[in-house]
Amino acid sequence: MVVDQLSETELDRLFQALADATRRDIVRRVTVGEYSVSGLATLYAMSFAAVQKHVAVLQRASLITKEKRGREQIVRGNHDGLQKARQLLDEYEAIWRQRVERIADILAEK
Amino acid sequence: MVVDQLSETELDRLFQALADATRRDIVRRVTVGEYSVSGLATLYAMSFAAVQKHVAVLQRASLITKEKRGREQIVRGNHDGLQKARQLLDEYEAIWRQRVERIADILAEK
DNA sequence: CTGATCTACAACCATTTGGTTGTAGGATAT
DNA sequence: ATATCCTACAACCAAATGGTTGTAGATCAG
Repeated sequence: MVVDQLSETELDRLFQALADATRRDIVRRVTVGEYSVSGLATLYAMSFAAVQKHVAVLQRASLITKEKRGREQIVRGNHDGLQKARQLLDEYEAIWRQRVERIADILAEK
Repeated sequence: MVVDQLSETELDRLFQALADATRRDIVRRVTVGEYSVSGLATLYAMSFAAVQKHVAVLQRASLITKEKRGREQIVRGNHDGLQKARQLLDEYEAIWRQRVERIADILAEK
């Protein structure tokens, strides 16, 4: 079952987005609750613009979505993005398991 | 169950390492079979040194291991690294699921 | 209307990344 | 012994990354 393939570029963006502690923290937080961009910005020891950039990176990677509400932008977690990253790693692991089993089989044939 | 936590820096390296198509391909290949560094180098349209760097990045991220055999370095997949990346994403997903269930509960209470 | 708040975006800077070529050393084959 | 193969590593370069400050447009409160 090949599930909804992501292009290599999309995978690049996905993993790149997850490769930063601040961004992983944002993902964690907006998965649990709702935050505006400025709400997030208060949490980290960096400028508003820097946080804004991190949010943009996460959005390009489809890990979060933004929705305008009044003068605020509400940031929410996007389940699909996460799931797809996990699925790829699952596939790698499945291949690994197959290999381990194949070796076990070969040993069993002795 | 919190399983064998990775530091933020280690997670940075892990996801950073996976954020490149060539490196993901190397992970896939060495998970299935065995390759020397030069064996890998023949597969890609780039210099030997470039592939060597990619392998180094994967090694720093604990996604592969190298073992000297004669004049060659044999590259092998490292299951642990993969598994840890997947576990983190699993945790994110678990949090997400809890949130969805909580919302469902709230709606059910109406 | 005015002032404060939230956001977007440009310009800039230092560091990292992903590639290159070149040099050198250890292992193998003839 | 010598030539070849595999690897390590340094130096270099262009582009991307992660941060900054500054400016400007919407929206909200008084």
